[in-house]
Amino acid sequence: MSATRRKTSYDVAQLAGVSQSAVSRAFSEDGSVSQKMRDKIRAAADELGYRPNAIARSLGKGQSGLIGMIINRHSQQSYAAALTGITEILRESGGGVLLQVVDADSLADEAIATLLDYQVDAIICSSVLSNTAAEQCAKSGVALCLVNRQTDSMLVDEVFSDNEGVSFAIALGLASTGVQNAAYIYGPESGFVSRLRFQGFSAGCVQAGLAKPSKIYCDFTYQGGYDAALELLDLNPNLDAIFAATDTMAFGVMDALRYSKGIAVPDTIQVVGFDDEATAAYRAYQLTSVRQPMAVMLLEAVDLARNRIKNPKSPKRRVETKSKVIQRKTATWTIQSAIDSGRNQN
Amino acid sequence: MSATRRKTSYDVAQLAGVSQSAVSRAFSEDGSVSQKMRDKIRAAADELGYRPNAIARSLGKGQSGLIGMIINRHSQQSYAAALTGITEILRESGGGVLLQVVDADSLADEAIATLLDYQVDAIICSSVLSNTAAEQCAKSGVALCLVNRQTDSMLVDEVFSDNEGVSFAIALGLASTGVQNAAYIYGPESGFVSRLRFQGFSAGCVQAGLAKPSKIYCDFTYQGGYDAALELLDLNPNLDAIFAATDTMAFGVMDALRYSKGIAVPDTIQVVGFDDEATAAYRAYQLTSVRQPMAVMLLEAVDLARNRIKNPKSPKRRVETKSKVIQRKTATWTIQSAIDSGRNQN
DNA sequence: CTGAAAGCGCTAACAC
DNA sequence: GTGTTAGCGCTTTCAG
Repeated sequence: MSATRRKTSYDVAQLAGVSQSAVSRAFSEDGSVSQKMRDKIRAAADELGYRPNAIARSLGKGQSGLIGMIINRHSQQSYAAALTGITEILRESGGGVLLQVVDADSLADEAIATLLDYQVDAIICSSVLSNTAAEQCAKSGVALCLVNRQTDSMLVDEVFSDNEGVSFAIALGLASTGVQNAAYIYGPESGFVSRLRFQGFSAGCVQAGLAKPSKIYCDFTYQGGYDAALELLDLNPNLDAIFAATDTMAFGVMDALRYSKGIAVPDTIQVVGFDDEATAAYRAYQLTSVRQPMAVMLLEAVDLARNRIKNPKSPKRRVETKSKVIQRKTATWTIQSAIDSGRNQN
Repeated sequence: MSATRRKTSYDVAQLAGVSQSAVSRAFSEDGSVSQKMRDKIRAAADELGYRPNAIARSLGKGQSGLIGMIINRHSQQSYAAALTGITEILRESGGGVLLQVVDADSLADEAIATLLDYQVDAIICSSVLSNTAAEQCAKSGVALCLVNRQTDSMLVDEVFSDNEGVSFAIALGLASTGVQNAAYIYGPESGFVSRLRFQGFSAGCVQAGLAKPSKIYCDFTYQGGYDAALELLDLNPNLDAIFAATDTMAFGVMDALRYSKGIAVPDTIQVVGFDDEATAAYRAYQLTSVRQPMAVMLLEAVDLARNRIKNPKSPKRRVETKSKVIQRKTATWTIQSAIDSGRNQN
């Protein structure tokens, strides 16, 4: 079992007694080869354990079959599940995903460069990108698709979930239960989606005749949420609802309320999160939260990217997916009123 | 900003008035080029926005700089954090991570094939692998390193955490508090690490003079843990400790105990988990759990792989890392006794 | 130290 | 259909 030289199409050709290009054809979907020849070649290939070298193919075709993905460290968890689907799909078409997890948005540019070096066909990015990075992609003819991120460039597609819409609906839902003093906790990802969610939430509050919600910033952690809740309480003792930009922070909020202050959730203060992490369903939290259709979003992104590869100058597309609020036990409006609120918004 | 043809080393050569091979040298660490020439070339390259094509380089060198990673869907969460570090390191050396997330171990072989097609230099795998897949790697001269997985092959390295050791220590710790009837809940990953952990736990119980722990299988979920706990309770009403192969299941166990049965944790039944998920630290759980040094393990894996690339026939290496039990509130032995137990084991 | 030339393994015209 | 030939963009001898 020593590491022998990898078999090439020449080896197969020789064994099968055909030309090398015949081998190439036998391994491409639409190569014009007779069935007989194809069989003969495949047989020879199997005997040798030959598989086409994807790198060499890439060089010749100018397409690598690779898709680059840039994920922000903080949102990684939400993407984890969806990653299964995406690698599977790409695997079926013989491609792969080149992953870059970035710690901070500032590193995204560097990540892009590496991806570009490997001639990825497209980049799916859930991190903020500099304009130069976006331009670089365009110049290199690489399709770029942002996920829950925005850009001015007319040549990059975007897929969003309706961050503002659900947040709006949540405000209405909360208001329908008599909430008067709502607060919002800012969160992760350089605040980009946080801002969207706040805007929606804020607009919803106003629409419902409430004051604009107070807001507070914190880092992206459980502890951050915990501390933020305490601070919020100091600022406004009449608080009766907290919407956190992220489940992780919402858990912190709940625990600060329940364990540190002895405040009942949702009786005294209602809590809503975002992301629908697994933990949200656990009996100890049962957090009402928002579920974005991550798998759908990512698949949509792959789709947009592929279309753009085929047709590079097609106009910018932006697809918005519907999120769902998962009603559990930390907020008390009825599903019906939530649905209604959603309708109002559209 | 139309997608112009990508600049090549020839373009740079022409601009700088030198040969193409000079450009190549200017971009390789140890190319023999005068400083003056290097500067001139780099300047020209910058002007053109040139970056070497990693795919072409791979083809020429026979090394892609790519590392393939295969992660089992169920263990993905534990790897998520460590992925940041790994992509970063590889990025620095100009390489990348080709990721494959597999749903079931049975898909790992297919994943390997795809990875091999792209000529990855090494594969880091946290999924069970067939022998043929392992042989395929060896035959292709691709370094293979398993993480928390085992194989007979003498040519693949392994990095483990001391699954058995900590589990043994946990048994002793539990026993030191007077536990009499311990149970174990099997878990994820085709049971491979589950088995290791059970063996260690079981041995620890015996060593402490207890009966062998009862065990029960369940799927890998919160609900699975929940149901398993209930069943265990039926089987043995005197149960006083449950060790779950995974935190996720342990959360289910705790909630079944507390909310469904009104049983106090840890007063009546102690619970210990494995993985130290973020949720374990939350106030509502405060689960005593085991933290494996994932980042270290993965880095170690990269290191092993790189060494094997340099020296393909070096003897099999197996590195075992130390896990740490994180004492929180669901088990009552003291840290000191845990440390002592650990010592006994070594 | 620098340039010329020969591949790396494959795809894609181009002839037959 | 099938074989021949010319690249894809780089690295690496090999001369000079």
